[in-house]
Amino acid sequence: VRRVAAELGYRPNRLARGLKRGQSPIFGILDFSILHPFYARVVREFEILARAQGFACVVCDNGLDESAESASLEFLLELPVHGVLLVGDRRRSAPVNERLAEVWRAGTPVAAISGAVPGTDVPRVAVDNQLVGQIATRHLREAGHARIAYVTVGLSDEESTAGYMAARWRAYQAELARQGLRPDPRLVMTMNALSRSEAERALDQLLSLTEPPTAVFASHDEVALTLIGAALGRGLRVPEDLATVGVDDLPIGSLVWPTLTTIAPPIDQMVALALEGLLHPEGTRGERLVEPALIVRGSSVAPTPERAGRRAPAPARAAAREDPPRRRPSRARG
Amino acid sequence: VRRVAAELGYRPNRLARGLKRGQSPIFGILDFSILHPFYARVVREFEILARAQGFACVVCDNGLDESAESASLEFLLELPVHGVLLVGDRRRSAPVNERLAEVWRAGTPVAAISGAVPGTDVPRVAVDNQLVGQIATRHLREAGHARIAYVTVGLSDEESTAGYMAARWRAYQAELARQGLRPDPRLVMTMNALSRSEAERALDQLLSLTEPPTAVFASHDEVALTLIGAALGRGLRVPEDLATVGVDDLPIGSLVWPTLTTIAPPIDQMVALALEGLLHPEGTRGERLVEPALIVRGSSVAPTPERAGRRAPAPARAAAREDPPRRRPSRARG
DNA sequence: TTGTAGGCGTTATCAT
DNA sequence: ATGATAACGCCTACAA
Repeated sequence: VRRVAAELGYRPNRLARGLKRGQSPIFGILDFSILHPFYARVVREFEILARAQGFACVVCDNGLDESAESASLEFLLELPVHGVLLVGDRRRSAPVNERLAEVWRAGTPVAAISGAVPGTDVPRVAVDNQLVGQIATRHLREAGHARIAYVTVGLSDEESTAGYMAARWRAYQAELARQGLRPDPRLVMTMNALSRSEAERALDQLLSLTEPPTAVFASHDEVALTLIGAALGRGLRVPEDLATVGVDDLPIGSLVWPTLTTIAPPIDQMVALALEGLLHPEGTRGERLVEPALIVRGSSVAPTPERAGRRAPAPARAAAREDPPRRRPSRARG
Repeated sequence: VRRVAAELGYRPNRLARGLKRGQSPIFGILDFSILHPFYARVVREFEILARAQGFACVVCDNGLDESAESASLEFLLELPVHGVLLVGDRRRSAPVNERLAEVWRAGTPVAAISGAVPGTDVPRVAVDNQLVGQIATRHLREAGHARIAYVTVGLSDEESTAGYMAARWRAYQAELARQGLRPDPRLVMTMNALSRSEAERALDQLLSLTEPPTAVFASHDEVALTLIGAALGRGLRVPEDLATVGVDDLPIGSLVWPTLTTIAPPIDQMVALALEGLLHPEGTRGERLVEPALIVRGSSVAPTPERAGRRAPAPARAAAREDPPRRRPSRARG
């Protein structure tokens, strides 16, 4: 009997099984932007881990469209899903947050990566932004910089210094203070969008100061890359005229020129903790912080004299890390 | 009665409905790399479109792991899914292809974006690579270049010129011939991986020719960006010493310096056609080609003199590269 | 060990 | 019109 079943290619229907068990075999992922390589990696790693546990993942990504996000959430709940993973640190609209709090209190597992659901103890995992700010600032300080700017994107100045990245910003300030430097508010800039023109605006404003910065700590690799693009376009040298540090360790950062010094979040840990939060909400409430790692490349440290001019700037020897070549990207359409 | 149901927040269960209707409300997406921004965009756009039709999408992305891919496919089929979308142009392993052909013949809708299932008439949509090669080559030729290299990544030379990107490569050659130039095999390079060192190897080999190329057509934006990174590291100017054109229109291409000239595939059309193929397999068998668009930015055409140094390079002017060379960016500092 | 009954949430069908 | 019932594919539970 079983042999015939196997020969006929019989497969149990997970959806029906879930129906019987009163439990959906699906996780919903509410994401702000799968287009962002960092979150794409989070989604991919999480999906692989969840699949190993027998869960399929339905990804809903509507970018910044808040009304669409609300519809996405209802769509997921109607499927239904066993739990919802929140990915991303942008603020969600109040109705969505309220709905999330509601379903969480009603017993649906919810977990957040780089985010939270206000008013709840939803399990959430985030990189230790205090550490991010400290590592970046200390690295630039140790490279000899005294005037270190901080540039972020997307939120108003007020939000940036009070909101989700407050810890990163405060650590930047605290580390400066610890080094005996007085934080200068004029060195803190916010780009309104990720674009060349916004980068040029921020850069020009920084350079117009009587004491312009010699280094910049960018809140994300993309901000760093965009600033570097603007700086090179303005005739500046990087890192000689403007040392730059980003955050995220995007793959492209090791390919462009100069290669990008960055701070890498441990994505493996983050998705594992989030999955645990979804599977065992009871034991994993509240926030868990994970520690990032500094990756020194060419955008923050100039090549040593003997190597200069011969090839691309080499990373600082102390913490040099040769990234393994990425495997073939399997690209190009048909 | 209905009012009470609404007040209690009743939602129909799509999975149970599917069970009854004998049809799953889920599409499976088999993807090579959601980490690649181009495919991430494909996945996102497709998901939004499918959701509007009431279908959820389960994404399975195991990168290059072929055995995992086979497991992913079985996982999707067991869910079960209503259909499977294939995303990406890398060759799939024979067992996976055979399984796909089998389920397709058994009636499960299958569609492919930038790929195919050998031995079947599965609906597939791809960018017209013949046009891609022609547009890129013609653009560089019209910018005054006679020695145009072609650089791709990941496959052996033989595969690259015989396999999935044959059309692109042939069009490059054909366009050169049409312009009265003789294609030079030494100008065709393949990087074994997307890395700085591989880019330097390719670049050095090209530059060591007695007549080195003055322009390069890169098979993908990432190849182009990596080559530009290597070229700038070698002290070359882009586009003056090496004009560069990529393919994909990745967002980062408009942010780095120099901004990247690229050829943009119409993703909206591609996902719409793929969804149609999944919903109505009968009427949409076989291949459909879509047309890409050239986006001229700074990496292929130098800024005109009057604008030079002021802002990002302006688009096309035939004589642009005959203009007197600009100062090296690394020396211009204000 | 093998068989059978019931029910998960939905919808189609049939009876009222 | 409204209401009852069966069945989708699976699993659990109890009976043989």
